[in-house]
Amino acid sequence: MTENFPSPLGRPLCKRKRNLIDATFENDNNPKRETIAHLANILQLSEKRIQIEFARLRAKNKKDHYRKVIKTLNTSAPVQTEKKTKTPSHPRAETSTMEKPSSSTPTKEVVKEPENLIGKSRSIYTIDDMKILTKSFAKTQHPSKQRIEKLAKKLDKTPIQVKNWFTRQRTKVLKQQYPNGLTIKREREESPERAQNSRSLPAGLIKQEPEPKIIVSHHENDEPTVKNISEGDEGFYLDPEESRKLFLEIWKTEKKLSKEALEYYAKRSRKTIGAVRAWFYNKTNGKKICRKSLPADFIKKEPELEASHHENFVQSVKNISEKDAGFYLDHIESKKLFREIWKTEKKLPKEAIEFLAKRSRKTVFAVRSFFNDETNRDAKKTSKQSLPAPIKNKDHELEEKTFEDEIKDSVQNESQCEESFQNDKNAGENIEPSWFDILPTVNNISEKDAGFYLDHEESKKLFHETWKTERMPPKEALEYLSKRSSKTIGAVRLCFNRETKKNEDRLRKDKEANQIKEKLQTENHSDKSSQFDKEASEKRNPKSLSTDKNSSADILSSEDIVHRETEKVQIKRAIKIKITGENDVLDKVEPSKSAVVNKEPEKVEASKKDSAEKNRSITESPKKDPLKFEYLQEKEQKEDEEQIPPLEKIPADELEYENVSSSVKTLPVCHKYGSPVIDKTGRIIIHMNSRQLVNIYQCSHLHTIKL
DNA sequence: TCAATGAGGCTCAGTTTGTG
DNA sequence: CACAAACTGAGCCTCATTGA
Repeated sequence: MTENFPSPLGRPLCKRKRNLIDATFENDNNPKRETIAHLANILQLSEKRIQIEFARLRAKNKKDHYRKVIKTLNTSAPVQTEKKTKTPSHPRAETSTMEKPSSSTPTKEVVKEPENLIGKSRSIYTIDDMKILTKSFAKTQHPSKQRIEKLAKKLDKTPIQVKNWFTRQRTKVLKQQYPNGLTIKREREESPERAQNSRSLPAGLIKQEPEPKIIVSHHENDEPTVKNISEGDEGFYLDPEESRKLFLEIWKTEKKLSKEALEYYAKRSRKTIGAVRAWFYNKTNGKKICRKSLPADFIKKEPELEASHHENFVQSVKNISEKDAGFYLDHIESKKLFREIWKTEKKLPKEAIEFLAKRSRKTVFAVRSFFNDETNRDAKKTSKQSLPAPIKNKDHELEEKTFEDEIKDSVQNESQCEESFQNDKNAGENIEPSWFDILPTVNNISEKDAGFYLDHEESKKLFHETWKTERMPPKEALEYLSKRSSKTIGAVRLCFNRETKKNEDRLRKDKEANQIKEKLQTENHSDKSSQFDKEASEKRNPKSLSTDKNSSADILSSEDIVHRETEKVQIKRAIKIKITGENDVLDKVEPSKSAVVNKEPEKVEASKKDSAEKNRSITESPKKDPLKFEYLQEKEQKEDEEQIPPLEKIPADELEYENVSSSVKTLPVCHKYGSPVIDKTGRIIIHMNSRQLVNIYQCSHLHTIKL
């Protein structure tokens, strides 16, 4: 039958050709090119075909070898021998061998394989087997891999055999249903379960949206519990199948993940971030069909599509026939048209999508994904959620939920609500009431609410508001804030610490400024007061020489400080810079004077000159005013406390420069004008020539130096 | 973000061989 | 001879990855 024409790939060779090839293979299983060419010439086959035949035979040999190995290992298996030619693992390949004259291939003693080995000849299905298979077939015509394996194990057959049985069974059923030869493709369209279970669809088929009621969720038993899984836990790393399931669950609620979430899931699934992103992208937008796989009948859609008269279908599209000029649109035109349609119809019926796919020469998936995208984008615009959580945040507009899923979700939601309520209740019992009192705006927001997750700015505001009443919230509160802001607890704590430090700085500066002002008032009621006012205000805002005393200046300056502080590596404690004259005996330095860092040089000089006078007036004044006396006493006490103890010189290179702001490192004073010294209280003191004070003064940020 | 690509897997159609 | 079983190539799809 096949002897009269050259065999195409996939078709068996005739006996004569097969015999010749087999005989050649017996002598040399990997012949040279010349031999192949010679054979091709004799047999009137292509060289490629000959090569393939040899490759097949080699593979078969290998397979036989493995069988023998298995056989020797499987000593318990019943070994039956029979006089027969090679066992046909591939019937076509064995055609000639089976029937060829004994002269070309010597007959061999072939061992009959144990039942469960591959390549056995013709397995028989018992009635019991058939019962099991039929029952399974009734459940699903397209069993999953797991189910096939399970059945194979149960029936003591190979998974391939079971798979083949299902294939045949499907064919049989279809033939019974459509004796007149209706194409199988039509039938498969009506098999939603296949759409669920199978990874592929035949050519020319349009994938249907899953029917809500039929789908059997295979996620029933594997609830993703990402929430509490840490990297150290067992189960943190998932295999591909688990990862896919998890992704699918997440995708149901979140079509696009944040960077952090992507990183997290990439880690869990041991995949790259790009792979996870691509997975979500493809899942959302519908997989683009490879060019390779562009179905042949994709273009030649049935003309009946034109007859689609869905009432929602946009009028302008409806009456355009395929034969009209302008029926087929280019990319831009298609996009425009899609957008126009989308304005009136967010989700198109199947017919409309098909029609648009035709007009735009795109796939149905592409059109559908365009509409989904557009809708998602629109939803995002209106949504307040600025930083959505990847896992827990529910999107209530899910369209493809099955009835079962919906029930499951609702049950889950209820239990989650219950749980969170309980948690809140417990938290409320354990946490100081002051903390909950300070969250009047936050308190009632649940994780499920839109707006639960805050972006950076919103978080900052919330932190600030919270900080006003609570300098360092309890752990639970920190956790809550970290959740809302999608930051780490450490980050939240740092924010609060910073805020506190910032405040301390501000208070200290205010205090110092007030002291100066007070001094001025007590000592001189003369014209000098205005000068001190100026000084005080300058101290509060050294950068600005303006006399603006309002709070906005304060805020501005503190903002700057905070900004600069971010440059610093590790802030340990604040220090004061004392400026003394070159060769001054440090012990004699007047603390109140030296504490003023950014005093203008002239003023420093002036204050030095007037120091004696000032001291005199201070000691005199208490007698006149008891309140003032008390204040001055306190002040003196404080100053005594602040007396600089004997200094210990530390070479500049031994200073922990890593802990000092970069601006300090580059300061000339540190290196050029003498080594900085640290007193026992940790203050850094820099000796310098008063002339250099001008230079220092220009470095107005000095007062923010911290270790 | 998106197009392109390759690997791998599944189904179907078509074929031969084995069996009763 | 009819049917069952085994097998292959083609077509198609999913997935992961890369690079613009």
